[in-house]
Amino acid sequence: MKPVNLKALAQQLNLSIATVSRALNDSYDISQATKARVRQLAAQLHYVPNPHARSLRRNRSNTIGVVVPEITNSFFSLVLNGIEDVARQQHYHVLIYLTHDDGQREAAAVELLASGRVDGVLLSAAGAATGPASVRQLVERGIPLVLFDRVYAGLDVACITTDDYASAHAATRHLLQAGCRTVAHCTLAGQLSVCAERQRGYRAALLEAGLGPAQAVELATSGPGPESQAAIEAMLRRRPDVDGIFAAVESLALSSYQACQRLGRVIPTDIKLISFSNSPVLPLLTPALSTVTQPAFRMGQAAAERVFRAIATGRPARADQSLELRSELVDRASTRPGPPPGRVNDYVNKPLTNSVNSLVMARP
Amino acid sequence: MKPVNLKALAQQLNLSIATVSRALNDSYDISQATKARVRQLAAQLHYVPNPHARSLRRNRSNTIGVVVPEITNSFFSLVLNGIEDVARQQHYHVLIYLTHDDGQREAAAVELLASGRVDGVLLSAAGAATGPASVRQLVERGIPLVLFDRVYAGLDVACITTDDYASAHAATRHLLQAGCRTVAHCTLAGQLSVCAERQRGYRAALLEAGLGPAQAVELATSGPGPESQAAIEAMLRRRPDVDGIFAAVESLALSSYQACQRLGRVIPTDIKLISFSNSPVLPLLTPALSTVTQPAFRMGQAAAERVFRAIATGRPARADQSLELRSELVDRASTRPGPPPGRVNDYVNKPLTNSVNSLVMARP
DNA sequence: CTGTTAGCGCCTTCAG
DNA sequence: CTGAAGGCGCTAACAG
Repeated sequence: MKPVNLKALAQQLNLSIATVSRALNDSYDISQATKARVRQLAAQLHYVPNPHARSLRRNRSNTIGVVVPEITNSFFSLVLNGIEDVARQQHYHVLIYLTHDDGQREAAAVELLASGRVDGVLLSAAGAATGPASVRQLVERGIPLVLFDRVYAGLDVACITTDDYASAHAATRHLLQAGCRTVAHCTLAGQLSVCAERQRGYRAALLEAGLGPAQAVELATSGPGPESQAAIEAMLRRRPDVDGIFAAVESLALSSYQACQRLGRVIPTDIKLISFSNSPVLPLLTPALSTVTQPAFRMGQAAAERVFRAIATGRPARADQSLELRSELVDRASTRPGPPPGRVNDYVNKPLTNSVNSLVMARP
Repeated sequence: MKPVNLKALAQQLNLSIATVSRALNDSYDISQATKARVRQLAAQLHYVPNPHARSLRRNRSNTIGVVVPEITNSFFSLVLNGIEDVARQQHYHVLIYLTHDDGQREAAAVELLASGRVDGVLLSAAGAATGPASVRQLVERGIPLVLFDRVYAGLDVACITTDDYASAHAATRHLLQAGCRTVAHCTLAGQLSVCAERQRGYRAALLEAGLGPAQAVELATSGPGPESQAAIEAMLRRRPDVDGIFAAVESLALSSYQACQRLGRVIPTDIKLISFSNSPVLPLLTPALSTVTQPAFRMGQAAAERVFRAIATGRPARADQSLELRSELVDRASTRPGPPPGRVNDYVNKPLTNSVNSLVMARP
């Protein structure tokens, strides 16, 4: 299998390599006739330029790197859809690295990306203490970087985030207005920016309702799985007065559901529940889950646009290019005030987006 | 920001470029002393070899390409986890391309990958008629290729699949044994290998129960979304005798749930439901969904292993390296025989994996 | 043990 | 309008 490169084409056409190259790159000073000849043969032989040679020569890889904590997660997979959408239109390739919320893996990925392998990087932080230092490498090498959702502070870098504080505030207030007296907050242990913001929003909403730190019930667990479910169960046993849960991430909504079921606590009568989530399935649970839903796809697009602008202009995507998008609070049966109706599932069929029950909360 | 390359290191160390290169590559014939000196400076300056130059020279990119239909899909995202797991251990990078079940996009991705950008390709077919021809390009260029789950026939290429026929057969029989008289099959329109196999399994199970083609109720819709829900509703209205649904893909299970709810058909009393699915959430629905669950993570690992073996040996991963893994049929409330109990949710808390109710079906 | 040389495939001056 | 020549950064022969 002999390779199809410029030399091969040139020989078959009795032209020089340079001419063939220019013809294919649609250079000014090549006759239409030879352009056509060259292109015809190139197409026929399925010529594709060697990407590494081209990258080496032009010092541009037409590739971006994406570093995300997880991929089995509706939020991040939607973000990736948005990124891929823009990248494809820009004729860019997408390298993907998963950190599983492990700072070591994140650092390793960043190290690999700091070598000129990619023209830009999109990253959602694993939340390690060493994160900022490691990520700074990219900035120092002049590789455009945009952070999304889970960001690191103290870097002059564009961040695509959502209004976590306001949304968490609204979600907590929503529970209180639905009649909850004691609202617990379940979040992830660690240094994630989004969790810190959501916790702030939770506390602020409590304060506004005249509930001080002593009234707050906060539980930080580690990731999804049975441990967090057990932790929530323990919390509910310890604090039988808890009648509302605000979960900071999707996986904790699931654990909360399961914990309530095991303890025989009925949602929304005994306990009301709301959570950040982008899953299309959680609104189908019984009762349907009220959610704060982030504009994940658009976040991916926005982040990608920032990085491509930086690549095009040759200037880094600085903090002044940051963008904060609005999340949507969708009210469903899991936070319904008052006693549960006869049929618990009648909220289900209203679609997520244009739901009559969907109310976008204004900033507090 | 001047680049840190071999030349820069060589100048600072008063060595030749070649020596530095060999020192860093741990070549035999370099003194320990200079190796140490070189490495120390390299580490200090954060030297990382230019990947494109290296790829060009060694004709190896340390990158694999993955082409998948979707990423917002628990099956494919788990497969990707498996692939990434192996790739990281092999110090390989992962390029990802989404086809959204569009043959054009698949062909475009394959074209891009056929240029030597990657050392191997993992692909799950979009199911286009032009698919096999387009994919054959890779084989002809000598780029190792492994197909997984949704495969193309007629290629001498390793395929990682599951026992779709047997699982579909078992799922259908499961419905019949639970008391269903008229089992409908909902599947995706198109040429997907897995759907064809699952349909075959469905028909075979019907036949064994003495039900001929006239008794089959088959509905092929296009992808997720409201259209398929409407189609299922229409089917249920047209055929009020349908008392069981076997959904070939996860999204159709959701649509079926919603259709039943809108029509007031109670699961599992009026209609029993089973579906292929890897979602951790569907078992939490009310009633909990019975599923055929594929070993997605292991499929990703197996596919990646095949491609790396091919890369290492320089020989293509031929059809004789194919592997068929077993799926698991997990019985839950949505296929419970007899009338529904007082509390509908008591199956929920048994985890998916080591569930008492989980029965792995033998081949028929 | 180290240096010199050549070339991977492509693009881009500079000549003609 | 086309050809010749050099070099992107790295590795692998071949010398010394």
